[in-house]
Amino acid sequence: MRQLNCSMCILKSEAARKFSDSELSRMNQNCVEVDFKKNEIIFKQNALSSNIIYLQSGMVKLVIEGKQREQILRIKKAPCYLGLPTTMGDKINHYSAVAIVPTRACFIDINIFKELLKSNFEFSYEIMVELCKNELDQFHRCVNLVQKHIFGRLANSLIQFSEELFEDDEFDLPINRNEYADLVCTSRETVSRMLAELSEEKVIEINGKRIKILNKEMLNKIRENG
Amino acid sequence: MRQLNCSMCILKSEAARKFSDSELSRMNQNCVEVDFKKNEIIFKQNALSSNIIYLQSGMVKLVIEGKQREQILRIKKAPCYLGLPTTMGDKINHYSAVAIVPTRACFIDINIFKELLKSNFEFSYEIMVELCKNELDQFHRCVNLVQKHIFGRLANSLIQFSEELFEDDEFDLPINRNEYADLVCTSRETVSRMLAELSEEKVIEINGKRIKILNKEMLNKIRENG
DNA sequence: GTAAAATTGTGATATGTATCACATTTATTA
DNA sequence: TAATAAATGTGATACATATCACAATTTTAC
Repeated sequence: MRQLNCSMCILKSEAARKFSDSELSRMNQNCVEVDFKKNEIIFKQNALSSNIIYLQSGMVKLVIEGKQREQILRIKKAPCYLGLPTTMGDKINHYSAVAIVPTRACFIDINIFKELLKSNFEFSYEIMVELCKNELDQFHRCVNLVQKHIFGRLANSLIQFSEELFEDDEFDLPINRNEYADLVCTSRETVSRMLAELSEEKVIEINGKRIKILNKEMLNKIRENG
Repeated sequence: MRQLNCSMCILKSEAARKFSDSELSRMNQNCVEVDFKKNEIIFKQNALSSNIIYLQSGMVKLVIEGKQREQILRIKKAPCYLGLPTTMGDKINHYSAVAIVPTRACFIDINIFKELLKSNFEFSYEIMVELCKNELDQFHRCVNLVQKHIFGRLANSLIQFSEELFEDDEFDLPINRNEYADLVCTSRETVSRMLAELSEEKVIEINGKRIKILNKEMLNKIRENG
């Protein structure tokens, strides 16, 4: 456990810029920083949840164990908070968080976090707004999963990887085909087939985990109509 | 617009019990009460959102327009808040709220609501916890919709109507078969067929919109394994 | 109370996607 | 570098559920 300097780190977090020096030093003393390798678990479903996690760098999948299969609720990339709903909403985690690339995270005790919320309304209001946005997001994600056929869901996820997560037309998928199936709620085989078909149609180019988007308009159409 | 007395009403809201007299009177002066008939719209998707709504009595469906069909995100019954995520998370409503039984609601201006959050940490923390719980709930709802076959989803919704909304083994469905299809994300015809089958199996008894649960263990099994 | 409209039920058919089986490729470990 | 394990691709088949078509019933409106 190294000596932390939250004032350096906090700059990345919109909400936490509003802290006073004393709040920052309180945080410095109650924060631990941990590095995770790919596939390491940051927190686990059904375990006691007593920390809010601030992702400094990396990327994480939030996974929930369904009766039949795992489901990836969403993929989040740093900087962001993890575990707000699962830590504030219950004593037990309702889902797991797993690193899908090398990831650095800070653990903040929920009681300290609550103190910070209490002492700084700007901060707590921003957290509230973030919670609200997440819920809206989640509504749309659910409609997308339920109402679209797999082509549409796949196109949607490809666009999200490209625009939201990697901000590039070309990227390495941080998950395998099985996990991809858990993300778009289908089977591994179907993911393979559909990706192959998109590749045949020259919409994307595939090389193992490397993906390049060739025809974005087409992909958008598929997302809308799929 | 009648003279309001929030102190009477507020007793139903866990979070708002913590208000001081001055906070309450501020609320009295900035609150309007409206009655809605069945099928009347309380707020509409894509309209500007500038109010938090407190449901005094009644029942409401939250609906989002998908590309292909409408989807009922959830059914909420009084007492509860409506529009927290859609009003705090964006300027525009991401979904509509429609009364499915006669309903009475208070409209609170978002700026007044924000003042109350600021002046009373207990209140704002409880709102935060509620937002978190909603999000967890929404995760489970989504997994349920995506991973279960229609029998399981139907069984699940029947149990929710019975246990969470009406707290009775026998109740009148406040929605028609089409809306029921939007709720469990299937077609009207399939809802008809499946309900008929559950009735044949003596799991439920149907009489138009009146439903009686005859075999709850069976229904629970179908929910788990479906 | 009758006509019109809306809601609901039910058979036949079509189809998207899961599942199974197995081959092939890629990654991991000794 | 060989041996083993993990990940991926692809055909054949099965099946849950959507869709279409139309009849029957219930509700609404005049």
